[in-house]
Amino acid sequence: MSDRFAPTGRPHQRPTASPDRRARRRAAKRARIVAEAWSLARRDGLAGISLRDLADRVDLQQPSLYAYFESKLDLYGSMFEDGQRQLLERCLAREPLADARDELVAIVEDLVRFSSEDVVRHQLLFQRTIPGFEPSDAAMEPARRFLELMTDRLRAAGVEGQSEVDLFSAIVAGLAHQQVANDPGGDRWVVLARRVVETLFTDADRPPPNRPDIERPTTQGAPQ
Amino acid sequence: MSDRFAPTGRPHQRPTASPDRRARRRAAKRARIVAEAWSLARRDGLAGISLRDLADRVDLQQPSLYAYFESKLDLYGSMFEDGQRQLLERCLAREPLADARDELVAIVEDLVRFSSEDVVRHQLLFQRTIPGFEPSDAAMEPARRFLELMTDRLRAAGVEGQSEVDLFSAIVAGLAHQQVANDPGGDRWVVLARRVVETLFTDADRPPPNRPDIERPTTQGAPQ
DNA sequence: GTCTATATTCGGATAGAC
DNA sequence: GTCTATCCGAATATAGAC
Repeated sequence: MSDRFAPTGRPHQRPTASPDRRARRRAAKRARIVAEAWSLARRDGLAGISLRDLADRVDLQQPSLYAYFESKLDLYGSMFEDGQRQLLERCLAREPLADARDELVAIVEDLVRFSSEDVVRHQLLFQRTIPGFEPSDAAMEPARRFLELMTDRLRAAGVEGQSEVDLFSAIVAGLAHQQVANDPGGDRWVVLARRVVETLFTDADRPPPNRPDIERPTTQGAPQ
Repeated sequence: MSDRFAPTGRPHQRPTASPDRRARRRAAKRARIVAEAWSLARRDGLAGISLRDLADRVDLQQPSLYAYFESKLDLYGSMFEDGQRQLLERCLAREPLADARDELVAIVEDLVRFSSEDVVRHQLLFQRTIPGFEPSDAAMEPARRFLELMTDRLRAAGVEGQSEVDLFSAIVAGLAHQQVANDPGGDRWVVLARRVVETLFTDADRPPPNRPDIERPTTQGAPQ
């Protein structure tokens, strides 16, 4: 028997942590769990996350995760909200550009880059691959705010009407998807994204911007 | 004891099935298994296919499936090839249109419709959802042929160069993806697909086709 | 080729003490 | 909130008889 547990004079009773301090610790741990879940998802696939592995990474036993999440689907819900918030914050962090069209291009670039950085994040946010997973209303909140932001920028650039907005979303989603599939981490599709915005979704009367680094589409004998 | 097994005069020995007859029966069973696998995937999700359930549906015991497929990933491989072949055959079945642009539009419509008809098929063919699954070279063969066909049609319509072809693929994929997500089975995005082809990927000198049912894009105050 | 029986592993989730 | 212990079910895959 060692004396490691011998009485020391200091009583057992820790100074009771204030309720909000406890809440902050809890929130921090939740955040850490979600972050490790992303990391695991990148390794094993989104559906391949194991709660045992996850618990290991955050120094918990597997059942203890249930103190933070009601179920595995609930964990996906938190990851979804986290991912949507990352996207929203990235767009808000940038200094908005004065010119409406430039700003629209910038936001599309943000989105395409965002998607290409992390394939599984893209999958959870924009593809429905987890059977039974449906984001809760709360988890959808940052997604709604992003959509709102996008709609505003489109309107400012002269794109209005549901049909136009839908078409725009579809094309941007396609670019993001291709970027993810073909050139993750690359810049190639970002350039194409800009071209699409400039050709298809801006006022035809407006003179084309003078950007020598971007080819104008010709549809005839395009180089390379 | 019934007399169901009483000797009948006809000897046990069945006329030995010819080797190719046996091969045909085997191929037919494989096809049936794949078909039921699609059906199960639609119900439970692509990753949710259970070999037990699948075996039930084709009147086999679960281990017997291993007489037809080496593993579950191998089954996904067969499904992938099957799906790609369906797409290819649909495009080849149609009478090709004389006008190159019309033909290009038609093939895009084929693809978007194809994707929207079956979400999980779209997922297996065009999204990478199953961890560890990579289509074999053999399974990729119909996919290669489809790409070839598409490249031909694009060239005929005056779209050339890797950059143009990539952009086209991205946009079509985006349309397909949106159709799947927002309006499965509907025709809405097929219409938009046509519009994209006509705006972005055809010779600007060519007069626009006279199709009163399709709005020309205005980017200003589009209705609805 | 099909079966029965079983190996093996792993999954998510719960009970209850502390 | 965290632990230990455990439940229960399901999964893919293999062995070996017929």
